Amino acid sequence: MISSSLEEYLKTIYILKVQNGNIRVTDIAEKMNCSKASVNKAINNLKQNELINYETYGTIELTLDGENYAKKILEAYDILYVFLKDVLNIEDEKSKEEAEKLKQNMSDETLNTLAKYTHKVLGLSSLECDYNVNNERCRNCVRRKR
Amino acid sequence: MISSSLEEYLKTIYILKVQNGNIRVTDIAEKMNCSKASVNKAINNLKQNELINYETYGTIELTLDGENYAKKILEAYDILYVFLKDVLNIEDEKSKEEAEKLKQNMSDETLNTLAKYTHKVLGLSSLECDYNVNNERCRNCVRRKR
DNA sequence: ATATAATGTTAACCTAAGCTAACAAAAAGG
DNA sequence: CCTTTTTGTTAGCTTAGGTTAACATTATAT
Repeated sequence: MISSSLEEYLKTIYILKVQNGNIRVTDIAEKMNCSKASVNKAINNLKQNELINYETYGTIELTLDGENYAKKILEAYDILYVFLKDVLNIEDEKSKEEAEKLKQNMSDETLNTLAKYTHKVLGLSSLECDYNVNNERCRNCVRRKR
Repeated sequence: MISSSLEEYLKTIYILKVQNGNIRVTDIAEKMNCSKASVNKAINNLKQNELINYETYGTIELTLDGENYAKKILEAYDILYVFLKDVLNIEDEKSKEEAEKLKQNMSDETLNTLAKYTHKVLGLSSLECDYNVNNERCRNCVRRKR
């Protein structure tokens, strides 16, 4: 388990990597609105946690663990975003913002329950979906109505 | 606005005061599982924010602002607790635990929306309840089904 | 009434997270 | 190929939150 601050860095690294292929300290700093020094600290910390590979002045690569961790963080975000937007009908931008903050303090179990609930409410049969945060089943399903 | 850590102290002070009448540093430390030194720091900070009245070795009293602030924190907690327990059907203890953590990062607007949604789902006519976090209307209503 | 116990405060320290400013390394352009 | 610019790193500082240990004060009990 890493701090929610480090989770933010990890998530950003994953997203930038998917979007841009490779990725620099400066990119992360810009995206996260923080100093390069802070990013440097964070990536060294993530390295210690074996979530990324990094050598001084080298390239930033996610380890397998790091990638899985990042995916899980994004999964949590998705579940909350869809719930806020499509169940509570909260405005899109607000939903994004709020999902971001909320996912930090929510347990896997509750997220799971929320995901299932969201499915049911959005009209999907609960029988055909037994969504679980920790495996890949039904990842797209929760996004269907977006 | 105070930090979520300070909010926890304030909430605990309010609850202990309602429960026990008067209240000591030791009580707070016990309830929050932290050192008396930390409590001391926190109450001095709350004092600076004019949320409590306190003199060294004296009694701890909430100001009007402090009481209102504490009530608002509890309101948020209530909304989340009821949603988790009665809408998502999450187990009682877990709901409490989770509501505790979640309320820290949720905006007033979203809480409001969630409260209204909860009312509707629990079978209350949305017409007879336009619950709003920042005023007293319908405080009991959200608790009716507990 | 005073010794002892309980309670409250303070000082000194720790960690995480951020920052700026100075420096080092790498990349780009003439 | 060497200067300049961009990028990355490090050192030193700040703040918030917590800790322990030592000390001060207040309360209790004989």
